[in-house]
Amino acid sequence: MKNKKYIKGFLEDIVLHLINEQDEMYGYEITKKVQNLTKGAIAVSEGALYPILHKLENEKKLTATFKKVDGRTRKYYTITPEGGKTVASSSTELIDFFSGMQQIFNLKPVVK
Amino acid sequence: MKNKKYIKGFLEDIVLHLINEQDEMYGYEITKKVQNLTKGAIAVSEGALYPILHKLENEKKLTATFKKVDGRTRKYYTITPEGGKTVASSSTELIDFFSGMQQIFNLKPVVK
DNA sequence: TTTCATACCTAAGAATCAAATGTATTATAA
DNA sequence: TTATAATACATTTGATTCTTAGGTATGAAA
Repeated sequence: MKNKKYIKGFLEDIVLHLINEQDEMYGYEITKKVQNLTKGAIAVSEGALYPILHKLENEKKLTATFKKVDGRTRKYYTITPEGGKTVASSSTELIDFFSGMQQIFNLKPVVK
Repeated sequence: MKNKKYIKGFLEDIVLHLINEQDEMYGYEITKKVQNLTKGAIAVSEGALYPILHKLENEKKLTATFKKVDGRTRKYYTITPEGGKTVASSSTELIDFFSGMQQIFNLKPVVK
């Protein structure tokens, strides 16, 4: 499993972005979602994920409710208006960063 | 100056890639090159850069020679065959990572 | 009945970078 | 002419962020 180091700094953005898109998600679901979307290229470790979810909840960017599904307790997270602002602003930062990386590595443009 | 946190994990790749492309570069030149290429979106701090250059030199991925230009001493770095291998392999990892990020953030494809 | 998948969580440590600081030279501006 | 900015190297301290490893518990499959 490579690409471990590359995820540094992106985890929070990934989490907020995915929850923002799906309305509600639980932690374990996020790890699987990232695996599927990236075909295993990017892995989110639980040791990193849960502390970030708690931090975002603490910062009122996410709210959470427990639900019992098939005997298992899931903690569902939803984005707050506050969290929505963060998603929007970090999205432009991400695009700037990726554009920069493309210039450095001369890849084709990502976003138009 | 944003995007600070995003650079984590990429610095070594950036350094190797740029030196690989330009044949030889010195540290200060790298910081300026990144600024210009990315229009300020990405900044390489010297506190991070120099230790990485020394580390890569130590690992025999770079070799260095001092040259005096206009009264100023520059330390020019060149890539080694060893370093070339690292560039090649990390390049595919980078592409995988970026492809993954595009899937997550549904942006347009970077590489063909 | 044991193992795998699901689902939550925390603690300790490593890795990586930013900020600050330091030295020295040259060029520019006041 | 003298102060400041730009060039060019470097180190140290500390913060942030993740990995590794561990722990608990349930349900399904072998």
